[in-house]
Amino acid sequence: MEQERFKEVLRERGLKVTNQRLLVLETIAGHPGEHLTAEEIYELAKEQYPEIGLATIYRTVQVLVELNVIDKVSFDDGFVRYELGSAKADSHHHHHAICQECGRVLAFEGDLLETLEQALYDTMGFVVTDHEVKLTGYCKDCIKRKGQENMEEFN
Amino acid sequence: MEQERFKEVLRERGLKVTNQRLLVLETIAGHPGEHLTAEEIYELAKEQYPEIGLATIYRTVQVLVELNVIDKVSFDDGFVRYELGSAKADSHHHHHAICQECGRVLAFEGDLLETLEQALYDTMGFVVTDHEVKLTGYCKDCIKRKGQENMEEFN
DNA sequence: GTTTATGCAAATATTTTGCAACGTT
DNA sequence: AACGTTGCAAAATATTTGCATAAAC
Repeated sequence: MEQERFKEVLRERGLKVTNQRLLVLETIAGHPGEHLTAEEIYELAKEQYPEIGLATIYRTVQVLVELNVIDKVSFDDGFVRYELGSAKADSHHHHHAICQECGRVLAFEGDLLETLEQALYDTMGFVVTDHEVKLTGYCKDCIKRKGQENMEEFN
Repeated sequence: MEQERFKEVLRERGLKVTNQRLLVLETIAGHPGEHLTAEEIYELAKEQYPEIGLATIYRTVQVLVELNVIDKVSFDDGFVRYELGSAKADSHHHHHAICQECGRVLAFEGDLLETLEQALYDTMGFVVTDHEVKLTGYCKDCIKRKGQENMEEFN
């Protein structure tokens, strides 16, 4: 089970297994594709464990990022967000398309970067361990809503 | 000249041409590839114009982002940064490789996303107007420094 | 029993806003 | 003259830290 693996990883590093840490991970894992902020994690976690503190959320997500269990992502909207890490098989090569009109974040899978990564190693000696692609544009609904007359704005 | 074009764009939108706005753009343009934070822009701008206020920097970068003259980028290190926009020919398809060891940000050019963008339009109707690729990994120097014995950490 | 983590409150850091004075049109 | 912009200070947000208590090992 996923949780057992996490406990192991904590112990390996001399970190303690606490209810708070398990709960934070469970909360993030329980909301796949949602890119939660610290505040959102806090609100959700409080439902299960009302005495938890916000500082614990911040400290815990730092640990989880450190352990490569979750990833930090930001969509430049002023919030730092967290999602299950790319080390987890099911979210490897998981990227984001952000609508500049409505702010909706669409997740998509894609695995088209291998050649790029190889070129980077060949030219600069940089070893890629993870990648994230952020695409900005307009989603279907916003295109429909804005209509044909404003399309020249689109670049 | 670049500056004249900017003044036009401001006037087109009914915004005023001020020394502060010109200076902020000039400051960002004068530091290509540096991804300045608001605070850094403030410090640099003060050298030219000591009475400028930090709030003006924040308000101006918002305007510049709005006008697509600069882009907001974040490397998940807690700072929001700005760089000349992708609308500018010379930085189109300009991406970032971030070393997780030393934090160095390498910029590179790449134009390998066309097929991905086409697929996104075909499957989800999403029109891409800009893209950013963030690669995380280890730069040449850090690989050398860490040596062979720690390589298993790399994933 | 020792060490690490938690919760709270206070401290920092970052960004936004209200408003009178000022600059641009 | 009208209106948008600036600078300052205050407010609002977001995140980190110190410390005594509590939990994990």
